[in-house]
Amino acid sequence: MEAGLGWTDDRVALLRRLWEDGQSASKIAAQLGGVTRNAVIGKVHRLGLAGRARGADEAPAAATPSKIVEIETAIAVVETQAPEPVAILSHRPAPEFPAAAPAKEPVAIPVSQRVTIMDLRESMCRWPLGDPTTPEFRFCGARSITGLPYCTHHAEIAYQPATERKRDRRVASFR
DNA sequence: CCCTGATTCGC
DNA sequence: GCGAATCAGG
Repeated sequence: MEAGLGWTDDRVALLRRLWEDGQSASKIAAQLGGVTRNAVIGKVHRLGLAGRARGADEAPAAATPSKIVEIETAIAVVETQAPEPVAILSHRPAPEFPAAAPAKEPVAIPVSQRVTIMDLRESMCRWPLGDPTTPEFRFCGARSITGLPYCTHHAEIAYQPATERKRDRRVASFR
């Protein structure tokens, strides 16, 4: 069963919270996953939430999300998509990934640019790092492979061939 | 070039 | 209802 995409009550609720919290459509889309910013904007309008920052003067404020929303969002994201990249793809052909990739570069983990959910962009690796219930929660943030949500390093972990995965190795813990 | 939301309109 | 394409702008 595919993850129930589409505007489920859950997703609409999250969309509402984030939009009202001042988040941009693209960031909300990135957090929801499976939708583009256009989809988010379209939905926002249909819900009648558009033109939030209206007034005598616009409030281009970067709108720093409340700590609560930030954490709740991180949790929601992990619960709906991050926890089982392996399981999700387990029944798919799995993209053309050289299971036995050519000699890897000396680079191991791109921990150098960890980012918070607020700075996560479409082109950034969404591999979760740390405990989503804490403010220290971050995402890998490295350059993701075009068309995929993870960087080369994490994609290897996420899209392991079923044969090499066995039943253990879980998600190799979020490191 | 990066980004923002708004609108249109075929599906 | 949905969202890609497009527009208009920062």
